Amino acid sequence: MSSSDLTTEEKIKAAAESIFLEKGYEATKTRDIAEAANINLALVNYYFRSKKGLFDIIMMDNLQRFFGIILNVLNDPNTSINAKIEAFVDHYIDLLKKDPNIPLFIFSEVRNNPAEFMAKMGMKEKIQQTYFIRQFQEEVIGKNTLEINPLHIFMNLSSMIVFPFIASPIMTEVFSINTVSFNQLMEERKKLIPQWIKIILTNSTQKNTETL
Amino acid sequence: MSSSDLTTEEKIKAAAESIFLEKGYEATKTRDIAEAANINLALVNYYFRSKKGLFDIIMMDNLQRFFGIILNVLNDPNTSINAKIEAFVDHYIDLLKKDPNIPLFIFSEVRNNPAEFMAKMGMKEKIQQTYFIRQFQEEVIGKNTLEINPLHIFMNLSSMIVFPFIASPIMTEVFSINTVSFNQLMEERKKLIPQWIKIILTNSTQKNTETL
DNA sequence: ATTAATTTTAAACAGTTGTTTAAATCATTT
DNA sequence: AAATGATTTAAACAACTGTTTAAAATTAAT
Repeated sequence: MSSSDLTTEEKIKAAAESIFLEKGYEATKTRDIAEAANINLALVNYYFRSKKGLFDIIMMDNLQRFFGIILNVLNDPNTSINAKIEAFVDHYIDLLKKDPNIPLFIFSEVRNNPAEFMAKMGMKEKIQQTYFIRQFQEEVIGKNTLEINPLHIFMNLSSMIVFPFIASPIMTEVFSINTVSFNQLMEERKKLIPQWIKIILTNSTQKNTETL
Repeated sequence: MSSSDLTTEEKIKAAAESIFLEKGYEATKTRDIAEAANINLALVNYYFRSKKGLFDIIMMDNLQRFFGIILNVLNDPNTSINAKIEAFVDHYIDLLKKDPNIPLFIFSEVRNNPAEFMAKMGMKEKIQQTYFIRQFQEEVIGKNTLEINPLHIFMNLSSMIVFPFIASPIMTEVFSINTVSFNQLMEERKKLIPQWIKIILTNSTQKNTETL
């Protein structure tokens, strides 16, 4: 057995994570977790006090994985903006190819109280104090005039990376492609998205000297 | 009362739609629907046979609204590709500003059996026989060489429109903006996204004569 | 080897959920 | 006004859900 080298606590957490990410909190039943983990129902509460307690741990893990990438990449003081964008795209597509359910899971479950979850992670402060923000100010906005709200750029970047994974069940169905070729498309996007962002940026900036 | 001019059947459907779209199928309880509609619990089953029956009606309505836009816009034989893209962006952002919950609702609930829902709508055939496909073949691919899979363009278009609405609860929290200024950003995107798509397209095409 | 602590189990509990029932109310028809 | 049909209601049902219990089995400590 491949699961026999895991402790029961780990088996429960692994099973729960798989089901929570696939079906969401409400649709996941404690008995489903117990069955998938191949353990007695009562052990879920024995090790994790409650379904909600187990869920919170898994949610925090995934929030960390999902938003940790942003912070790690954007806080590196030794890389250029272009390198940051490329790393951003690369890391995210790798993560989502491995765990495509993370975005829908997070956006679904966090929706109704985003403040609570983001506060618990300190996201707000961490992102706004990121090295990238200053760097973007200096290198892009400092030298030129960005004619659009910088949030548009961030929206485009995250949209073009994340959304295809959210829509993939429908897209693969409608366009008759399988998961393998979908993943190939996403692999291509690792190179394409940074290029697109770059031309969007150059198309939205004007040299300050020209406007003076 | 504003709800007194609705029949009880309409009151139930309206309440159910609101709650289903906000919380999803499993998290929505028949008693919540009854309370929100201000009617007796048993009337839900009296008018709609079952919770699932009520849900299916609402899901089909919203699939129709969400994907109907695509088909209507893309099947118009009297508009150029550029006009189609502009209409596509415009209609979608208007719809999602009004009902921002539709995408997360659809992608969450359809995920586990996309084939069933898409088949029930005949999406696959309808999209693939759309006038736009031929037009795109002739006007873009015919005259030039598109160096990337056309699906990338469609992904970019839909991503840049839809994803911000999915991520908006988190984005507004992290970037400390309110719903009004978020909607202003989306309004700006009506003009920006077609421009971005255009420069992405021209950047990914080569005149056939150049390659010969 | 015996005791103590930990882990696992089957069973039960109390609350919730979707649904049904049968009576009551209301509207319409005769 | 009486009768018929449609609608609404309160109550109950049975299945399900998260959780707890107390005993059994296993492991660790003495």
